[in-house]
Amino acid sequence: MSGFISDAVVRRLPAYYRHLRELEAEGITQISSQDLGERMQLTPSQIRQDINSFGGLGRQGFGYPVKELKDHIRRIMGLDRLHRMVIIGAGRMGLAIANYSSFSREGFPTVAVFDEDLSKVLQSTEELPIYPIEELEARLPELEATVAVLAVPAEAAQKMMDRLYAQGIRAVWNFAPVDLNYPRDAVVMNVHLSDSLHILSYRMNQMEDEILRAERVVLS
Amino acid sequence: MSGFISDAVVRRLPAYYRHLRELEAEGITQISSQDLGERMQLTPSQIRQDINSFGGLGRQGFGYPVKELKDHIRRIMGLDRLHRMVIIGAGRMGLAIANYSSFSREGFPTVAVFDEDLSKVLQSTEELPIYPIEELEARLPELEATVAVLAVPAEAAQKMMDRLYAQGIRAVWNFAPVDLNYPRDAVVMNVHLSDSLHILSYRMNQMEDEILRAERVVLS
DNA sequence: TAGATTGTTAATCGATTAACAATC
DNA sequence: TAGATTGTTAATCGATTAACAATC
Repeated sequence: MSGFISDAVVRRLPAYYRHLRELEAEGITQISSQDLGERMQLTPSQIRQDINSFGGLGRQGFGYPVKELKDHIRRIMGLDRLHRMVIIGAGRMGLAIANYSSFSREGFPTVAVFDEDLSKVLQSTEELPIYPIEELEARLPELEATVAVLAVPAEAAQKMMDRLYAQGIRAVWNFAPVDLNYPRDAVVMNVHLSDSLHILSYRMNQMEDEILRAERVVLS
Repeated sequence: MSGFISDAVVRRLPAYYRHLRELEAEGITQISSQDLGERMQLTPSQIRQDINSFGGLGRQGFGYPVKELKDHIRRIMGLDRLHRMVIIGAGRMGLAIANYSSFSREGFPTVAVFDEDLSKVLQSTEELPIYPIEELEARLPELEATVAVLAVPAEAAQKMMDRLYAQGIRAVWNFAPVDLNYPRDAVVMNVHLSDSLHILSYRMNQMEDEILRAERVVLS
């Protein structure tokens, strides 16, 4: 039961959660490692190893109960709690995150946005207040946020990281294209969009090369 | 020289590129695996193995030439070419990507956006045309796009993937929270934002548990 | 030449896959 | 009971780290 969950498994946890939700929505109440593997493009063996490292929820001869397993993973990921978010940077990306209603619905409401630019501050509304960044330290305590979303330019990111840490924020979702330095008791999750695009670009190239190679084989 | 590049290395390629660009901007022309490792939080050994799998650019006793190495990685990732993008879905996320000028500057210009909602279509401008999704098949040929950005709701994503593939699009940058099915000669890169947030959530939990454990040890 | 640092081979570690006994 | 499918151990594979000879 529930021992150490390896990092490789942790990174797959959200995918398990997503697929189990889909299965539940389809009215499927129970699934084998075989079938789940096909859906998730993983081997049945890996599915069983993974689930065993945190669950022990399977039943021999039957498979896994969809709802129980989903709820279990949900709890493991801490999605049964509320995580109030502040967003730093009211650019397009920051505001897109702030207004993405499903985060809020799933327990990650945005409680405030901060920006340097006062014209952004003027767009402030009741539901989504935008404050000047100078007020960060003054306002954070009453906001009771546990997560900060960093959506500022690369140059400003490290300084903001430091200010957030100094105010007790220990979880940062970083959209700035830099690798941040931070103390060991903080957690940072990077969303490096341009990195992701560059990997896509690399794979496009590889695919083209492979196709060219294959054509050459056919011709010769 | 330049043999097979493992997937683990490919995923690090953009980080190498980013750090080398930073070094170049700082005026550093040459760096050892030791120093680069410190910056990137990798072991010098890994740096040497990685770079050796694609480069062979090092010089014993000196280290690696920053500019050459950066340009080499840039070429490997295909960033010396132009990749015209179409965006499917003119929601906040789709438009944030479309207007993110650095993608355009780095060789990934958005040439058009498609949406189901005609009120979105009315926001069309000269620089960023927004077309009704019905016109996708008719307009794609003249747009000469090689990459499609999927920024539609989960339910619509698979159908759009199929339509894009049918029109010859072979590279998809997927922001919809689903795992898509597609033929082997297509490449799909997922940006599952909620997955990313859920991993952050998991790690926050773990961190709290660890701190509690540490405090208990101190008390006992 | 001496010193530094790479390139590369070998050792280790961790993750995935295979196999099969346990059990529902 | 027979059949199905998990839990778990063992085998394999791949990635990371260590070590050191090659060489700038």
